[in-house]
Order: sequence, then structure tokens, then C-alpha cells
Amino acid sequence: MASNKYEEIAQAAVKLFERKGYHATSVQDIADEVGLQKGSLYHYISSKEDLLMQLAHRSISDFNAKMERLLEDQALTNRERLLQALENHLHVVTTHQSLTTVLLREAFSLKEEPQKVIQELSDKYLNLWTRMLEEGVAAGEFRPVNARVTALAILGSCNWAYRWYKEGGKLTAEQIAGLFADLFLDGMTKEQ
Amino acid sequence: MASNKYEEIAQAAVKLFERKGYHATSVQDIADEVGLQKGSLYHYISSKEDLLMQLAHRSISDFNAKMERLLEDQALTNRERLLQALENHLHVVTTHQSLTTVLLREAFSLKEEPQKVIQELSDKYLNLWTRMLEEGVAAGEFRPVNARVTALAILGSCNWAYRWYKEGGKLTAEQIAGLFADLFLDGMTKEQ
Amino acid sequence: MASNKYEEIAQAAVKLFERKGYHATSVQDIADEVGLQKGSLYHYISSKEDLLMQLAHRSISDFNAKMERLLEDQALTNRERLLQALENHLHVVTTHQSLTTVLLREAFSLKEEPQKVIQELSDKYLNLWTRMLEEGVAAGEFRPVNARVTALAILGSCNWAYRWYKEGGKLTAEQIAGLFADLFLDGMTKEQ
Amino acid sequence: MASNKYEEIAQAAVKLFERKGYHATSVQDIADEVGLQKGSLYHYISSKEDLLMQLAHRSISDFNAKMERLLEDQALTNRERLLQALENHLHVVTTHQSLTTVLLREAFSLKEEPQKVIQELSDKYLNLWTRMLEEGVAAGEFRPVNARVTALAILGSCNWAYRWYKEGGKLTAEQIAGLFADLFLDGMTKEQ
DNA sequence: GATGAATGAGGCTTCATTCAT
DNA sequence: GATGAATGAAGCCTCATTCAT
Repeated sequence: MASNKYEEIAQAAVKLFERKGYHATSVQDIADEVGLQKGSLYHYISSKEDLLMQLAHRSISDFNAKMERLLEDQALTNRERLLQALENHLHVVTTHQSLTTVLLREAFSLKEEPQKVIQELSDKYLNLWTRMLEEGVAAGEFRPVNARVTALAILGSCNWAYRWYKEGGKLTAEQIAGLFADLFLDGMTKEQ
Repeated sequence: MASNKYEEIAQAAVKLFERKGYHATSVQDIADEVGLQKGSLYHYISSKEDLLMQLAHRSISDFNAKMERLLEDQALTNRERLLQALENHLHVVTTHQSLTTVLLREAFSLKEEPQKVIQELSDKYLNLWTRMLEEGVAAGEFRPVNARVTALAILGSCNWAYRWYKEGGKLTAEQIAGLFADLFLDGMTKEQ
Repeated sequence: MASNKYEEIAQAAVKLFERKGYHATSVQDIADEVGLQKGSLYHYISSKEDLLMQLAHRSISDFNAKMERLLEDQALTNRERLLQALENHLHVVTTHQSLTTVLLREAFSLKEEPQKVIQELSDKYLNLWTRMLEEGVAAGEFRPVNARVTALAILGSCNWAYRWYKEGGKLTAEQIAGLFADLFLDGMTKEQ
Repeated sequence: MASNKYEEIAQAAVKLFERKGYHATSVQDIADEVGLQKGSLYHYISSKEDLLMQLAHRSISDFNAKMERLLEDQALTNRERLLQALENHLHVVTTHQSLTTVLLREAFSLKEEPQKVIQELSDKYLNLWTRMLEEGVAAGEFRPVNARVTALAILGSCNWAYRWYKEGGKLTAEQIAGLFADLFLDGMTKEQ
């Protein structure tokens, strides 16, 4: 499974879905990109929608996997863990920007059932973040914030980067994570 | 212009674009919703894409207008102004959630030219926020943050709400704005 | 309903389905036949399969209607009624030979659900025949035959005509019905 | 030729063609059924259509062979011969119901040339029946019926059974043949 | 203003068949 | 003999838009 050709197709699709969007990308476009006939694609994919589904799944699973690994690391303080989580998330967003775009912008084009699957994995990811913040509160490291809303705020910030991050720009993912960590941990207010 | 009928059509389109997405919404769907025949719609709109364009334009203009008015108010401290800006933004997102969805999720379906128009208005909005933060820094109220990245972080948080805010849920837009203000101004770190 | 155009399309489809079969007939073929674009057909039909369904339905309904009317006529002896029924059936088969062909040869291409509908109407037709024969037996006009099997035999004979009857051939439908009536009523055996 | 594998394929095809029809059965379906890859089938068959052709040929040849053998038997009266012919035909229809279905329902999907071959064999079969009836008439055993039309009537009755006969139902092929013989020889009319 | 027929382009998918390995 | 990748043609259907009435 995951033959080279399938991987080629997946990459081509990611690239095209990012550039033109799922609907504006035709199966013909993808076939052209990998140098196959339209019909030949169907040796590798079962449908255009399934291809989108696989990509979205791949993306959200990536986020979840990284987050789960992080939460298992008992050696970290909650501040450290938050910084790590931000770095992880932004690292994925920026190094797999196309794939993240597919997840965040195009997955809505999935039909109800597959969309629900993605939604559930996304909810799970949110829950991991929420739990992390709750633990920080419980440990006395964080103020008693509304963990879920705070997680949504942070994830919103980080996800938004799929729209504005430019590879080769002034800031690396790590630097952005640092700025975000400062912001979310210490706020903008100048100490007097 | 802006006849009653056009407004009806616009509202129907917003509703449908939110529910099914721009591509999955057919001109027939919109016609059905307003009780006209497909062909009759074209007395009011010039194209489906133009309808989307108008809606996105309406949405981003709303954000901009509110922000410009706010920045003109000289009586406010920068903290106050930030809180207001958050409230404004979240108020628009939550009370015009469908329209915001059209702007944030569907406007990408516009072709290059119209999309550039929307993008420029969005950039302008970002610039207004950036300026506001810079002024807070200059006034010594805010730490010397990277204003643009911070603005992107805040806007990401706020925009994300179009996806998760539920009308009639536990929190009002004002309460969310309050939580966000606390977060962005003072951070999560517990004072020792 | 039943606009002229729809009727044109239906007739074209009957003709083509008879000549080439349902599967070998493309929507393009039908469109060509009526002088429309492929896509334009869909103003009149909801799908190619539905068109087939309508035609099959039309055909079997025709058979049923004629038979029901006949069974209501109390003035006839059962012999007379049998002759009438044969004439009716063969009249339909021969004057609507194309449509009958669609019913008897092509309706199998329908998917399960629509096919069941047609099957039920066909079963009903068989039941009408069976009842007619039973009444002839009860009235003492017919031998105590197995009414259902006899009905199947007679209908098999009559239906088969869709394959061999040639318009303008030696025998009219009425003459064939006469020969069939002789056969089924009196048999081939020569009286000694 | 006629390797075991070909026979397996033929049987699979008969089964599938009966269940789903020729067009709705893909070469892949057949391959799946025999546990081969699509491409491997072509070591055994030259085309899907040829497979259909072989099956139809096999079926009609079977009918013809049985009928020819019967007509050579000089010891039988024509009544006996008719009963035998009915038994033979119905025996084939009921014990090879799938194959008969392929002949009677699917062979129409053949292209012109191969279809003509089958048609000629079918015509030949009809001629054998016609001759048999004519001999019965000549021998004074049968009334002076129109032999060809009578043969068509009888064959229609018998062929129709491919649609309604259920294995394990109330009647065996022999019993049906008996009922049919009574019907065609003596008719339904009750002797007074 | 409203209709609804018509367009024409394009979209996704299926499939029998071939062929190099 | 068997595989499975690849072809290329064809199929059904959708849809934004136009236009005569």
C-alpha cells in the first residue's frame, strides 16, 4: 500500500487543491500533473472525494499524533509543554502548508459522512489542547482560564498561519512559536 | 439598486453558501429559495460569482468600517481600544456568522481579480489592527511586540470563531471578547 | 405534463431502445434523434433510467387497463372473454411492438427498486388472467386446469410475438388471436 | 481448448449474466468470481462478447441437438413426440435456467454478426418444431393448424418459463410439460 | 419583470482491452 | 500462465448563463 504512484498522486492533489481549491481542480488536472490518463488515476484512488478525505485525514492525524506524544512526556512543565505544542503545530502548518490548507480550507467540501470523521479527529485535537491547558491550571502554572475557549483562541491563531506564512520569510516557525508563546503566556501588557 | 428582491437573493445566497458552500450551491438552489425561476435571477445579479463577490465585499467592508471608526476615537486608551476592537470583531462574527463564513471560507472561490479586491480589503483590515497595536506599543501601554504577527495571532483567534461559535451557547460575543482580551493583554501565566 | 417534447423524447427512446437496446443507446443518441443537446434532455427527464421506467410503466399499465376493463364486462361468456383477452394482448403487442419490446426485453436493466414496481404490475396482470381462467373453470366452461400455469403458458405465447411478429406480414393480430384461441380452447388433436 | 479454467469462467459468466445482465457484469466481476485478475482472463477468452456468444451458442445448440435426436426416432407417434419435445425443452429451461436466460435475455446484446449466428440456430430450432407439427398434421393426428404459428405459440410458452420457473417449486419440469401437453393437445374446453 | 427552454462546456467515473514484466 | 498498470473512449449528468416570448 501507499505505492509510489499513489504518493505522487497525493502530492499532486495537495498542490493543486492548495492552488486552485478542490472544486476548481479537475481529475484531469491531477492526471496531467502525474502524467497519467484520467481513467488511470482510478487504479489508485476510489474517487476524487476519497482522495481529499485521505489527505485531510493524513493532515489531522499528523497534528494529533504529535500532540499525543507530547502529552505523554511527563518531564515537562506546562509552560514548556505549551511552547512545544505551539512549535509542533506551527512546524506542521509551515512545513506542510499545502496539506494544512487542504485540511483547513478544503475539507468542508467533503460530504457529510467523511466530513464527520475529520470533524471528530479535529475535536479530539481540540480536546488534547484543552486538557493540556487544564492541567496547567490545575498545576498552578496558569491562571484559571476557560480552557476550551483559550484552546480555541490559540488554535485559531496558529491555524490562521496557513494563510499568511510565507516560506523563506522573515520568521521561522520556531520564532513565530516563540512570539505566540510570549503572547499567550505573558500578554501584551507592559509591566510597570 | 439594492432592491428588496436583490436583498432577498443575497440573504438566500448567504444562507446557502454557508450551509452547502459556494460550489455546492446551484443557481437553481438560490432561485428556489427566493421563489423565482433560475432565469429570473439574472434580472438582479450579473453572475453567481458576482453575488459571492458582493457578499464577501459587504462582509469585509463591515469589519473595516467598524475598525476605522474605532481608531478615530481619540478618547480611548489603547487597552480600551483593543477590547473594543475585539468586541467589534467578535460581534460581527457572531451576529453575521453566515456572512462571515462566506468571507472566510468561500471567498477563495472567487477568480483572481475579484479575489484580489477582497484580499486588499483584508490586508487593509490587518493594517488597521497592526497600527493600533503599534500605537499601543509607542504609547508605552504594550510591550514591544511584533505588531503584525500579534495582529495576525489575534485575528486568527477571532476569525476562527466563525467555525465554533454557536448562537445561544454559554458565552456571548462580549464575554468571549473579554476572555480574549484577558488572554492577549495579560497572558495565561499565573502571577506568583 | 406530458409536453409535446417529452412525448417526442419518449418515442425516440422507445424506437432506439427497441433497435439497439437500452444499454447500447446513449443519451446522446436520444438527443440527436430529437434534435436537442444532450444536456437539454434533462429538462424533460430526470435520468436515462427513469425514462426507461416511464416507458415500461406505460406499457404494462396499458396491458392492465385493457384487461381490467374486459373483466368488468359481465355480458361475456368465458370463451368470449378469453378470445377478447387474446385479441387485446396481441393487439397491444403488435401495434405497440416497440414499447412492448422495451417492457419485455429492456426493463430488466432497471435497478432493483423500479424493477420491482414493474414486476408487481406484471404480477397483477398475470393475476387478472389467472382469475379469468378460474372463473371459466368455475363456470364449467373450462376443464379444471391449473389456472396459473395455463395463464403463464398463454402469456408466454402471446408475449413471444414481440419477437416474431412482422407488421405487414401474412397475419393480423386478430387472426393470430383466433389461431391462439383455437389452440388454447380446443387443442391440436384431431377429433376422430 | 475447453480447459477447466475456461469452463470455470464460463460458469461464472453464466451466473453473473443471469443475475446482473450482460452489460451490468464487468470483466472484473467475472475475474473476481474465478479468482483471477482481469488481465489474466484474456488468456482464456478473446473478449467479453465472445464469451457471451459461446454461451448463447452452447445453449441453443443444446436445444437443437435434443430436438434433432427426437425427430430421428421413428417409433414414436406424433403425440408422443410432442410430449417428449415439451419435456426436453422444459427440462433444459429448468435445469439450465441460467444458461437459458443468457440465451433468451442477453444474446440480444451481441453485435450484428454473432447475433445472426444465434438467430439462425434459433430459426433452425423453430423449423424443427414446425416440421414436427406438420408431420403430425400430415399423419392425421393433429388438426390442420398453422404449424409455424403453433410452434411459435408453444415455444413462447416454454421459453417464458425461464422467467417464472422456480427450482424446488410445486411443479417439476415433467409435470409442467404434462400440463402444457394437455393444453396444446386437448385445449381448455370442457367436453360436454 | 418573469419564464422556461436551450445551450455547451465540463465534470467524474467506468470499463474492455493491451502489454511489459 | 499470471499480473497489474495503463489506456482511451465513452457514458451519464450538472450547471451557469442566455434569450425569445
